[in-house]
Amino acid sequence: MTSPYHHGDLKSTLLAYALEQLEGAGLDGLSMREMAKAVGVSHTAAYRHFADKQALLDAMAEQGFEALRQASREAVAAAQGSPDRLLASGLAYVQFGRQHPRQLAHMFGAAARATAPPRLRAVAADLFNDLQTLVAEGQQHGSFRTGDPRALAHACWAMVHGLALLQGGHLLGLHPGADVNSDASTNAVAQWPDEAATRQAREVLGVLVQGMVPGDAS
Amino acid sequence: MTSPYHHGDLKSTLLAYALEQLEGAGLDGLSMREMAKAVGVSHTAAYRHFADKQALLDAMAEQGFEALRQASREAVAAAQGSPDRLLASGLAYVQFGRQHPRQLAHMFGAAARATAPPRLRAVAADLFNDLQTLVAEGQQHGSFRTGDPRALAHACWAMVHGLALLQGGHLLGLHPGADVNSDASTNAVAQWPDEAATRQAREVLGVLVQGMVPGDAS
DNA sequence: TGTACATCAGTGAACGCGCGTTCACTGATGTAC
DNA sequence: TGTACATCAGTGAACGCGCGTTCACTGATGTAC
Repeated sequence: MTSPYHHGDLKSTLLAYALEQLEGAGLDGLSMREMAKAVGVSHTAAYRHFADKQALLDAMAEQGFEALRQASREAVAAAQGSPDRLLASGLAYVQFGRQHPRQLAHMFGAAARATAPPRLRAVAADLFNDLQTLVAEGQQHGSFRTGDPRALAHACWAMVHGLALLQGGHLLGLHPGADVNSDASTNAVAQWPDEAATRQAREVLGVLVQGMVPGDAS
Repeated sequence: MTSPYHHGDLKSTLLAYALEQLEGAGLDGLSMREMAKAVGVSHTAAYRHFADKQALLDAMAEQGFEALRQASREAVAAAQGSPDRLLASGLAYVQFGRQHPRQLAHMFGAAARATAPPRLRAVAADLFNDLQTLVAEGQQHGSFRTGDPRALAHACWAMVHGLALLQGGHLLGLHPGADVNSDASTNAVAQWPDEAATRQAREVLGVLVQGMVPGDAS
């Protein structure tokens, strides 16, 4: 199907492989040479599609933001009513973090670089804008308290982002009762059923929603 | 003062330099050889104190958790009353993230590794335990709603952690109005005065506190 | 107080490796006439 | 439909580098008698 010389889709093949490897081997495990070999191409072919390694890394982050945004949008489309839509968006975000923990970390690491390309900043901003829109709509329906929607959206983002990273890093299984010196598998819950993780996420996001709700006018 | 041969304090000197460089050059900028040279010692001397590079990296993370914990504890000690103590702890955490963004990311990256040493998991757990204690005390004083203190503490941790990372990455300056294609300095607020950042953090954490408060028994 | 010796914290040469990137090239594709 | 040519996406040799780690060593320190 693919011609032996012209690959035809090398750029996206490389990106897909890189994102897969990112979860497996970590960022440090990614090298231009290894990736090219794995994809069956000479180790300089990637330079036809990416100026340098950093460009590939940035493209990975960009694609991550787009995937995360789309997952959130789909979850929102399937829900109705303001708090539920926000909740659905948040749960999708957190699930993304569970499924792609290193990618999520890389996305924000890349976006935080001082020299991050504008496109990367733009897709990060898009993600936040969706969230802010959700918040503003909820305010208009009286589901959320009034005030600068940006500030409320910051709170949503922070909560959901922190939860995604902590769950993705299996760090919410740590608790006082856990014997830290015993077998490691008892400290961090390495292989939680997705259902239990979602339940935990709902609990946490419930606190957020209560913080957003109009409240008793103090 | 230091003898020319026996350094006397090489271990902590290396750690201090590594943590400093982490913020400057990033994780990838750290090499055993460069660090040794910078500290004025042969490039194999570090192996007297750390089994390998990973051990040094883990020690950095461990020290980060201890510093973050101490900063939180000091802030708590200076505050009184349950919501204020929680708020003070959170603000200290977020400020740590602003001042040491890469270190914070590294700490959690290291703690999330499947092969993270027990000590590292333990100091991460200590950090969370402090938080959970704060929550439980607040519940006893009736400042926070009842229920499993762990779940509430998870929410606190997630919110505060997410906010710390987002602020540390200068990502909360992105908003719809920002022209993403214009000069980069207008997109992310690179050099915010600490006062403005703290104000933003207070706003966000206010949402958290309202979510923790007993509420009107729905 | 002086000497012998074990221990400890450094040194520097050496090993072997994989990396990112460049360059001149070649094979395949598409387009103009 | 056929041919000439520009463009594009690959190849593979080569450059130069810095890295983590090992090893046999040496200088300094501390302790026992």
